[in-house]
Amino acid sequence: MTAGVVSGIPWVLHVDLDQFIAAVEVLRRPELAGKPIIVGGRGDPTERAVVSTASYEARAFGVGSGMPLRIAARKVPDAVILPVDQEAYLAASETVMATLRAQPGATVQVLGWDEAFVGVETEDPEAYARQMQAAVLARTRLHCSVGIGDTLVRAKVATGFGKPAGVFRLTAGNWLDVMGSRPTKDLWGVGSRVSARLAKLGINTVAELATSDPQELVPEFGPRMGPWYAQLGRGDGTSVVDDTPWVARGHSRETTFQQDLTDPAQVEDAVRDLTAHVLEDVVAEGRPVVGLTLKVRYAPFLTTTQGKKIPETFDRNEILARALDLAAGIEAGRPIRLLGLRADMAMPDDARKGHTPTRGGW
DNA sequence: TCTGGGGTCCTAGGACCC
DNA sequence: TCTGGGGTCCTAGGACCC
Repeated sequence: MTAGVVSGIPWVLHVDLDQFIAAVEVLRRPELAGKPIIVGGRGDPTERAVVSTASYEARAFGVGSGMPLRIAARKVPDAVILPVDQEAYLAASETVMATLRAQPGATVQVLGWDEAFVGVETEDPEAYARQMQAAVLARTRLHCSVGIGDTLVRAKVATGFGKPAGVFRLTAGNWLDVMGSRPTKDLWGVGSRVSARLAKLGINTVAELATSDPQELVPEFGPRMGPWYAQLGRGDGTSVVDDTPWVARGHSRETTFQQDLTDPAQVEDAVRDLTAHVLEDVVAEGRPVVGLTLKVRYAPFLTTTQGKKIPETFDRNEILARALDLAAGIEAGRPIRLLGLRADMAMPDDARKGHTPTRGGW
């Protein structure tokens, strides 16, 4: 190598903002710093809603994302409970992502409001990570943690060991030392259902999954997912950070009713409402609708879906008529807790097509 | 204790065609 | 009369993620 030319090694960095939503709320209300904060729904703990994010102070009481707001409020009697303000979080997120894109040599793949992969060639990924953290903090006053890896999966998992505000490196060299004895559920992409099915096969730890024969997982999980889980256990997979712009496959809206619906006329109104909202998002994309799916949650918690492909159309009346058709399949007289409508859109020819199982965003 | 709202992708099974 | 094999499309349902 020529002296003075730093070509560096390719690394994957995973950036994750710490308690992002709660932190954004503290920025505009500094007096909340250090208090247990719970953000969810309309900020009313008597309503049906769940927790979007809890501050570390609230998490100490056992509150976490996805928990019913009512329960969370009971666990932390003097919590500050705030409504979700998506626009504020989106604005903060865009500033964070712009800051990451401005880092030298960075390729940025956004995963959500508060997460991104950053691909970069460097001799010193820790120094690069610290510099990114400083840049994000200076620009937004938000703290983040950074995972460093030689694959996307290892970088993503590494971040958990860096929280809060730290940096952690996970590579093929230390993956099994760090992760081997942990339950498979700690892997990104393995939830409670899959970990239970793995346990049935005698696979409980990451090390056991890593050394399993991929073909033996095929009967249980299918030809793609089986081998993919084995690969996940090893932390292997792609190292390519892909900054291709996001193209949504569809848009959906859901409403949970504070009182269950029992009257067909209410259902029809709700479907008209959902259709109007979904169409706003679709029209903004400028791509025709090619399918509709109606989701119904009957009280207390049975969810069903029915979908239908439709000829490409932008026509509002056509789409509404088809949504109402789907709603005609709803069981009469059964109380309804939630209705959701999803519109699939025509994909542009050049859109990125997933070629590996990913599920959920990247 | 009682479960949001926005997404993505995989799998199984039936229908249909050659 | 009894009966193939392969492929594609579609729908419902499942699982996971932020």
